[in-house]
Amino acid sequence: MQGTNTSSAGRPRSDLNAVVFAATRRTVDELGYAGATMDRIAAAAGTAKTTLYRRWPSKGALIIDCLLDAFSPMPELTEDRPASLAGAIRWLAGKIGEPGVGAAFAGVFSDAVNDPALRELLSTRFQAPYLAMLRDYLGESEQRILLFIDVITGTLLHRMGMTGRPMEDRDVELMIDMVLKTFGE
Amino acid sequence: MQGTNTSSAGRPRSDLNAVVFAATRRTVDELGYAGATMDRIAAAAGTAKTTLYRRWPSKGALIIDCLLDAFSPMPELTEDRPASLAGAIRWLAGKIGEPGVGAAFAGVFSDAVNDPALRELLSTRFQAPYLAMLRDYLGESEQRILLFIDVITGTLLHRMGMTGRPMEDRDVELMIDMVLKTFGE
DNA sequence: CCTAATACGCTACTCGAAGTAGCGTAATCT
DNA sequence: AGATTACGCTACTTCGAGTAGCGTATTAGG
Repeated sequence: MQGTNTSSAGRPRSDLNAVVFAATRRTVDELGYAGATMDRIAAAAGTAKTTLYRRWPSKGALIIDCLLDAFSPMPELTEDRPASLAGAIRWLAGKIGEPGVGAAFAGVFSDAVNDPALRELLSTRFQAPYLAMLRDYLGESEQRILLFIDVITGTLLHRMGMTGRPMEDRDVELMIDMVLKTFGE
Repeated sequence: MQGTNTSSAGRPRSDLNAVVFAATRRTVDELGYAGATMDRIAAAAGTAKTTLYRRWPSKGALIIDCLLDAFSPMPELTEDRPASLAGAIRWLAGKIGEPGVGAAFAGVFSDAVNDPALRELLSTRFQAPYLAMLRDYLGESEQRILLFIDVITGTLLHRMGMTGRPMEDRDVELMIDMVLKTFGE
């Protein structure tokens, strides 16, 4: 489901993952998550829908890989805990504000609510790495880390979903102030 | 679009809104938001799909009315501000935990991300009353109230969407502690 | 060079759910 | 009685996710 294949025989996969991800974000940005059909994404990437389904088992899986691509690499965490957390939150808010990223995130999240397989994928491939990183960094219980993630991500996505636009900087700063009172030290 | 009609002539609408709302929540609880099709909701309510569409212009509009029904009346707010806010948060978490309510909420919210008309409906009919109430009660800027709503609702929905289950009480209490540090006084 | 193996692009299909049209019938008011 | 509106029903349109199968292209290895 990823990049170049390891088996030796046969025609290798052409190197179009990056093109597809860019086309996905562009299409979502222009037409919204629902408007970004697999047909349209394929057309924007200059390939065929069947090729997409050869690489990703579902639209949700494609979007998740596209988001993983958009959200890497992870943000830096230094010894200054409050500054690092604030930086990570600004980083997440910024990513969600990038064209197509927030809408794709909210869309796949919506789909996941009703699709246990997709939820599993979202939880395992998307949330788990950040959970592990934060648990190691903060040295707090998994319960608290999970709540931290729920608060940050949930708030940003709720704003995105309610207004259709990313959260403004001054509101991000307000949220940071609030969260740091509990998780800052 | 609501209850008994005011015009005098013609056959009056039968009194089945409450039945439909209950059927909707039951169906969403049993089959999930995506599985709760208009056909199935109609069948569960003992009516016809066309009747649903005579009363609500879309599935999203039906769900929103169903949620308005489930979330009324509003919680009590007393002079004790921290206790009132904590109570309101527990009330919201409890409602979202009721069978079918959280899933319906998350589902319609998901749809709204990609549907400006539905987003408008959600914002106007659902959020606006609570925004007004909280602004009057807290006497704070609309910006801060909106963030408060984003944090509470977003966090609860994110947990619901990520795990498929409502947030546990101890996590709700943790969230209350966090939020009260900023909005408690 | 030839063959096996795999990927590609394409057309055409199935399936399911939202939403619509139209009909005959039921209930209410004047 | 007649006008008016709602109901239940069947049938339909539309659209998007996902699939099947074909001919072709590209690679590795004999």
